[in-house]
Amino acid sequence: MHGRRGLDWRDLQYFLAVSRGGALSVAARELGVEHTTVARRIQSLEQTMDATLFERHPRGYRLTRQGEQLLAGVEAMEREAQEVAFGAGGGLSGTVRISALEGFGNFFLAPRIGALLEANPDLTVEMVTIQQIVSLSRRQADLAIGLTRPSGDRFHTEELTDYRLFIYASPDYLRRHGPVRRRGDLADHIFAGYVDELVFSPALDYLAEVGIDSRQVRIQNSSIQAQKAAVQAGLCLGVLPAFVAESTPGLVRVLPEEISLLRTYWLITRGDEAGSSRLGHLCRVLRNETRAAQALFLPSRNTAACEIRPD
Amino acid sequence: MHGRRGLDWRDLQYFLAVSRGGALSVAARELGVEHTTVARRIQSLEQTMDATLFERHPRGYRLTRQGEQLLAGVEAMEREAQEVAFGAGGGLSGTVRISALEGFGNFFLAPRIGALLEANPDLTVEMVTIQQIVSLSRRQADLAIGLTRPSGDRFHTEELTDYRLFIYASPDYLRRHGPVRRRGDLADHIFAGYVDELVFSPALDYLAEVGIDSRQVRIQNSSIQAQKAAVQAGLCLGVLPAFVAESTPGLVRVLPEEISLLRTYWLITRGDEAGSSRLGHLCRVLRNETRAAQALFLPSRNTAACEIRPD
DNA sequence: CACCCCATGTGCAAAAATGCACAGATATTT
DNA sequence: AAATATCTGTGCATTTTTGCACATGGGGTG
Repeated sequence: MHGRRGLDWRDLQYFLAVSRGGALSVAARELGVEHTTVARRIQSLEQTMDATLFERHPRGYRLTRQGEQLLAGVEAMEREAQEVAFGAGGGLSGTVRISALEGFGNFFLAPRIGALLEANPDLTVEMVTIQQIVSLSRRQADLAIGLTRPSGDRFHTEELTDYRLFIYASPDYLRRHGPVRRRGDLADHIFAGYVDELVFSPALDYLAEVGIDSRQVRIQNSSIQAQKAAVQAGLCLGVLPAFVAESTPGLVRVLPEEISLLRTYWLITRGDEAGSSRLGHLCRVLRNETRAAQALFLPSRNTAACEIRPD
Repeated sequence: MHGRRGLDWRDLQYFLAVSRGGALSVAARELGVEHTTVARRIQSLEQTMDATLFERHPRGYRLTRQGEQLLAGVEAMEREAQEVAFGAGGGLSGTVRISALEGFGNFFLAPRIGALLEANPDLTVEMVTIQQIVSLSRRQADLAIGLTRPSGDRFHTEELTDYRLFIYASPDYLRRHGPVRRRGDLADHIFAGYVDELVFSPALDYLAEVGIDSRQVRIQNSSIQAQKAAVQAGLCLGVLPAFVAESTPGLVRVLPEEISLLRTYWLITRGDEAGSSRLGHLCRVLRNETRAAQALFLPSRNTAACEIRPD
């Protein structure tokens, strides 16, 4: 401690400030200390680590290569520290981070967040909308909405809602390429779909399940929104969640009686936090909102002769 | 800083030691300071965070609920700090973390690591063998060996080797259940395979590609080693990489002329580090080792009428 | 060119942190 | 029961850290 043994984390805070400000004096103002203190902490850190972290210039400090490597790690620590600062301190006012797939996040949750925040002024909801569920175990998210049910008992999991997917096209596309009358016609069309290596779950492998040859997937994108846009622009067909495709008017279903996929969103929390008031409340809201929106997720389809479900 | 403003990360180090040791005196011995110092740092931290982190007992300190929450975050910081301590310090002696799938990691790389370490005494190779490739972008690994090629240009990717998979059975199983003579016979057997929700890449979805109904997958495990074990025990059939199944004698191929899958391992590094001496050297070793072991990865199969490759 | 501003770096005084000695409480051992 | 070991907590002396004043150097402006 204090330089006699091991790495002093406080020195890392000084390091971060200098890296950010680019000068001792800037960091000092930021931290509310004397610049001489900053210089000495940096020197102490360099001694402890036996590394030169900054080049000294008359107009400031510049990170060395070693310094840059260190910065990445210290920034990661900072992210943890920021969660820590909120997590243990306040109690009821704080941040809940939701990790959700883009479709659910952007098309369902985002329009409803405003009302939630209004009803709970001390609550901050941070939504991470990505293609892959972030790790609950690393505390990157407090609550995840995923497509698959995690194994083991570390998490509390419940079924949130089923949702349906259809093949969609724009009317313009169908006018130009002719109507699709039977499943066999699909081979004559191009599709939008996920980039292959980003299909991290079989539940997202819609096209293979419908029987679309991967060579037909000429428009590959990691974003469901972009896939929808391509379909809307009349470039191709696409398999889209109904609540996504039908959130704006214009797209028509292709062979809905014959081809329809069913998937499930799961609500996942860490087992030790499901009862906390913030998270518990948010879970209730999510349950209620999805229950109220069942017509969105599960629109009536006439008679699907082929409803494919992964298990 | 020092309690006048914001969270002092050094106090978190003290907190961690007390959480671990369960007493001021234990933490003090661990840190090489006086226990009174430890008490005062904890008190300072509690004041800064306005939280009671420990219950005081005559025989030690016990984490409160708030303290437990804080501990998770601080342990995450510690993990980053440990990487930091190695990353920027040494230079050429250091750790390279490889992330590889279990098959490649355990059956190919592990037996060869010893020789590598002997030839490079200052190099430590840490091998993370999991079911999913850990994140290079989060610096969780320096080098990944994966099944799919990442998109974008953030990483440097090269094809390491192809490898073949066959259906395997134990002779005992075939004696009890009769020989498999044609593809249609496969429907009468049970298989070992991956747990559904852990099939994170279509490249791992062997069974579906071979045409095995998911109801036949009666033995599901996230570990290829366990799947191999089940096949060896005569419980079922399984689709296994040849270099895995044939690393020990005993298993026989089923319909190898007719059914054979081909996959590829990719060598992935961060673009900005491929030239570093440690990593560059390790990449060369990996290339050489896999090239020398082509007979392992790509054993001759007689005449595969159906060789399935994902793209 | 002179002046001003802003940067880093040195040495000493002041403030903060830590070590040390001691006290009290509890649990375990003799 | 008494002795011993181990724990936490208080107050004062010592050590370490930080602030302050000053010096030097570089860049920009009038």
